[in-house]
Amino acid sequence: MGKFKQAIINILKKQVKQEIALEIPPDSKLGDYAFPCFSLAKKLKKNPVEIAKDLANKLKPTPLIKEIRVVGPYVNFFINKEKLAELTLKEIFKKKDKYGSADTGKGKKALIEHTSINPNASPHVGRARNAIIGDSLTRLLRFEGYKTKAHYWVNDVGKQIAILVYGARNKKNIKFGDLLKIYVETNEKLKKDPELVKEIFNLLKKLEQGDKKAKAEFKRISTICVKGQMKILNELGIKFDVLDYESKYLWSKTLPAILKKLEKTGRLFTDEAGRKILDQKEFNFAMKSPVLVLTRGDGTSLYPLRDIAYTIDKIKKAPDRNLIVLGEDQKLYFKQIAAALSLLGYKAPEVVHYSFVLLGREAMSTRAGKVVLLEDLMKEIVEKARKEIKKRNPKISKLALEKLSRIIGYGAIKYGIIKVSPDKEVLFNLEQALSFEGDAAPYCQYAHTRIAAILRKHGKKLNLNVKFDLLKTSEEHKLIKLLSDFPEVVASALKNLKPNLIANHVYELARAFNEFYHNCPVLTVEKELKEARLLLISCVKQVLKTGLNLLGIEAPNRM
RNA sequence: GGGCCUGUAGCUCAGUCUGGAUAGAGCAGUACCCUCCUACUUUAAAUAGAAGAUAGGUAAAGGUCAGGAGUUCGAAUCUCCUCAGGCCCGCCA
Repeated sequence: MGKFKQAIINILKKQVKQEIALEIPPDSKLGDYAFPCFSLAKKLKKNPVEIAKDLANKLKPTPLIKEIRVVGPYVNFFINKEKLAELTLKEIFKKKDKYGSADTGKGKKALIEHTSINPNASPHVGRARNAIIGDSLTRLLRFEGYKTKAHYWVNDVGKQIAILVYGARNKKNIKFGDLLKIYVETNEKLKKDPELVKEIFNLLKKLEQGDKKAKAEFKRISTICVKGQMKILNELGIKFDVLDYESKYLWSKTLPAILKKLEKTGRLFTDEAGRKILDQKEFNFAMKSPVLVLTRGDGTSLYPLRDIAYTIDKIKKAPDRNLIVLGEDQKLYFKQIAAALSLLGYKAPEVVHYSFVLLGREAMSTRAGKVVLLEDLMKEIVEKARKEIKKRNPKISKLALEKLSRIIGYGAIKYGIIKVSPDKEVLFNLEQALSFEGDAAPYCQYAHTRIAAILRKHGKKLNLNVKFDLLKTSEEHKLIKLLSDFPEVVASALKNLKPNLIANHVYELARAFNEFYHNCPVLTVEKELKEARLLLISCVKQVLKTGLNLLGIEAPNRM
């Protein structure tokens, strides 16, 4: 599509001496591109309708531009659809699952940190938002050619895990599934008993001092946690390359080095209790007191300092592209870290913030035990998919049924979460999360299987040299246009860190295909048209698959 | 009190960055319909027959784009104010 746009800009440039901004008309019947004449009208002090008429008279069609038409104050362009079809379909056929990638990350390294759930319990569906967005961005980076590592930061230090360590004492054979209950219960006790709070902090202190027994206790619990969390995420198809442990930074030599460097900037001061504090007045943060406290009075590190050290390590590992996915609660905090990093001469990672998933009127809270666990939702949705498949296909083998119900169920979860723009808070609704209709993953997967079925039935190799001018229904044009737009969508999704753009586009494509499916039979028409349509739908299949895969969703051939 | 985000159909959302032609989808409800999918039947075989849907399609219906003001030839989109919800505002992580 880019070629055609450029061709239009080129011929317009000869007549109009200003920046040319083309638009897409609201209805394709009006044209493929439009040039509005309002800004010219102001300049020339003439009626825009007149200007459009004059302008159109001076423009001549070219091999890529078929027709130029005036519609009110717009000059509308119709591109050569046959040419578009040929160029697009041939390119998809040639590039296969690489179609859509501009390979902008070739030879570059990228690193993304996401999910990084506190190791205190089984993740709730709110956390899944982080994982699903992060995983999709990882896939996008890789698709664009970046050598990408997905990192997971294990917060195995701190009050949260200390609470769990305390609560799990004297209990043997603790399983991942027990932790949530232990965590919630211990938290309740904590509220009533101030002595207990002291004990928790004692425990933490011991760990930070390197006490062997404390270390072992923390290790035991965090291992159970991380393993349990990884199992769930892996089951969803979300995998990490590197786990980084916060505890490693407790005694890291880079911490004093960072403090020294900050001292040189003159912004670091020590308060009356001996705490090292970074003054951030210059950054105009909306805080009562714009500071970042980096150490305790006894010199031990606080989280922000360890986070800075960790982030610097990440930047060093992948200087080309660094991403992180964080909850909206971390917006201000992350700005503070970014400011500290800039003082140290580093550029902060590109960040995606997402809003919380609400349960009724409240945000989900592990602490209060008010959660819908991700693994429960997963089980439920797979069960529902299983029933649906059985209803349609009672003879399916057990193995195939299990695999397919996961592909469909997990696809539905991922799509449902990713299609919503990250800065929107979501009210969790089980019924809706379990829906397989309309704007949902199964709809897109279904379109893919329909094409697979037609191609299977056809059974023969596809012919690439078809008569592209036979593809002339509006359904076919719509499909071709959507296919040709795909690379731009991918580029925009990665540039703006918005994988939901891909979800929208895949859905549009599936919808356009279903319209086509009802109006344009493939196998029953005469040979030449059949060949052209077969080529078209195989390209649609490819792009549906690529798009779904970028969201971490599989595209089955049967369902 | 201050800052950031959100408010679009009964419900869930896209569109807002980069202002343009009648504001798009889905769900639920209404009225229809298809079959290259699925299982079944006939058959030498089928692109045959009859059947099925909360993963298909069409149509109608559903909107003060939270409210107000401003900028502009033109505002859901930009600016300001108000209202409502979410999140955040040193010594937790």
